[in-house]
Amino acid sequence: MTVLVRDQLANLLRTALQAAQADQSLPEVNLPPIELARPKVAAHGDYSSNLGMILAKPAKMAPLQIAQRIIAHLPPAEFVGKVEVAAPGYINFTLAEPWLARQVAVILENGSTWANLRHGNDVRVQVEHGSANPTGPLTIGSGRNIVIGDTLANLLSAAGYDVQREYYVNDVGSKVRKFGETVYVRYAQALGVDEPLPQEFYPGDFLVELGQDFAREYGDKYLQVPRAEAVQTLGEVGTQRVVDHVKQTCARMNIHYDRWYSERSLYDSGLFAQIYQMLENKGSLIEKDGAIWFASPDLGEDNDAVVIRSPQVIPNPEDRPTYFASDIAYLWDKLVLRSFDRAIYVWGADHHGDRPRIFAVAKALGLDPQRVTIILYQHVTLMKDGVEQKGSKSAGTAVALHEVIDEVGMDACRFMLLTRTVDSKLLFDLSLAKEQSEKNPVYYVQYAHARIASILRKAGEVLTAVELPAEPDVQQLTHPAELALIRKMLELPVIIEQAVRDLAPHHLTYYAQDLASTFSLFYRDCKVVDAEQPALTLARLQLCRAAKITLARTLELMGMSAPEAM
RNA sequence: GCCCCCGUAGCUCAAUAGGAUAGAGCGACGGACUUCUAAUCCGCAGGUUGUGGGUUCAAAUCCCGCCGGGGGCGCCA
Repeated sequence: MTVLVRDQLANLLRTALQAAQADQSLPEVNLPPIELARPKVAAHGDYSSNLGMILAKPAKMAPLQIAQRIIAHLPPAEFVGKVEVAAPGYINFTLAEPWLARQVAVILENGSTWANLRHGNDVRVQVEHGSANPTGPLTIGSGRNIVIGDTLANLLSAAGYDVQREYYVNDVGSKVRKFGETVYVRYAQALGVDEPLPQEFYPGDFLVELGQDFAREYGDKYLQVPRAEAVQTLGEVGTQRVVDHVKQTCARMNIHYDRWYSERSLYDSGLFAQIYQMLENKGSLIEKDGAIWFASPDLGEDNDAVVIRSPQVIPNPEDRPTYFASDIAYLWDKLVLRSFDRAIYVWGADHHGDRPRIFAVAKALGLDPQRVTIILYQHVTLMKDGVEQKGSKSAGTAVALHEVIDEVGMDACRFMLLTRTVDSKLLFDLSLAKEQSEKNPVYYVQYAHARIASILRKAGEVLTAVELPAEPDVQQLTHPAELALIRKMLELPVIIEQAVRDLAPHHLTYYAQDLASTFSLFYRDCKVVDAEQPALTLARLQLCRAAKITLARTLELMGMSAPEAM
């Protein structure tokens, strides 16, 4: 298990601060939270503390003087090489080189668990992502959703959380019925029946093909039964087909769920009725214009949300509960029946208006809203040859995710969809993603991994005839490029922690490029396999193995493959 | 009108809970393959972080106003 240097440094500083206060070097003031930053400039060391500036006001002392008194009380530590005070009051730490070199051995000992953290403390977290209507193939927008969710789940898991991945299937409601109508018509048309499309139908070739499939499989069987029954059955079977298709696409993205949760089951199980009763008992439901609304002081006036639509407007009882109605029962299922400590939702930004309702309903049900996190990601624009590919799912013109995978492959697809903060819209450049060249960061990262594998293979060939020391000695690693690579590798657990804390999985893509770049510089400056220097060669091979592990772990967290050769 | 997100180099974007000299890639220009993978590396150019105030020892980052772009405000899902 990885213990962060940063946290150890914070402990040292805390001890020093208390010691300084004990002997009156510093006045008794409340201890501030101790933060350590990583300076951008190498001359400022590996870590820096701003304690001097923070304490200046309460201690009524000059920041520089405070910093000096703190470091005078700093206990010795093997990982600390140099400690300096810098204006206006920074304390800068440089890590000890022998300690850095030893971390190569530590990484190798940890192997595939290197960089894992215990921060999560086995807290049970559910990440719900994907969750699109089962009425057509996943779009590129859904692609962003599942990549964010899956990567975040990977990160949470690495950080020590007990993670469950779930896809919520919206298999109920009027859209599903309209989908059934369309499937039926496409099926009938495939059999040569002149059946007109319903008022609201699902366009796109996907449903035409589905109708043809059904015509082939069932013949005219469903033309012989009552229409309503045929629509119902073909709708259900069609929905199942779409879900299967979605599952396939997810699998091609290396995304796997622990559970596919049916929205319909919330009603079939009676859970919705039960929660509805609870809300009614609490007085959270009001009747207005024939509909039932959820009202809450947290939402403010005029922001009531419809739970059950009015019979005057919606004749079919099954269509009356709203999407929000389902969400209420689903939330209860997550937090109470399945007792997840935390529920994370990944939603498209167009749902931002629904967010306050979830929190308000959690509160109304007596649940802590802090247990709920909703990640909103901005939209994806697909570019091809410099032209924006416009399209919408409901119009059947959206570019499907599986088509993008066909074109650029899973690795490039995942990387591209992950590479921006969730808060900014994402421009997916299909032409660039497809290009297998130095322009494409995806291959840059994988290339570094493949190159290490190649070096290790080469070493195996060259070194058979060379007499080698019995044990590798990592203390041979003193070259600046070697130490820079070690420092970069040690950042991975910090990146994991930060990505989890900020729910910002995109950090991984930048770290991956950074790590690959740092390795390339080492490769340029340090010849690894050198029969003339067997001890150094052995040490550098250990470094290469550690770098390979770190790159592979980074790629693994992003759900990408780590090729042995390219 | 109200709500959410964004505005950083020619382009696409980073910037670790406010920290020191704002960084990459692409594109432009100029270099490096008898050398462990050149899908690599090096050099050079490119900035008043949209704008005006405020808070702070310190602001791309926090607060307020304005300008510009995207999205949402349904008894759709």
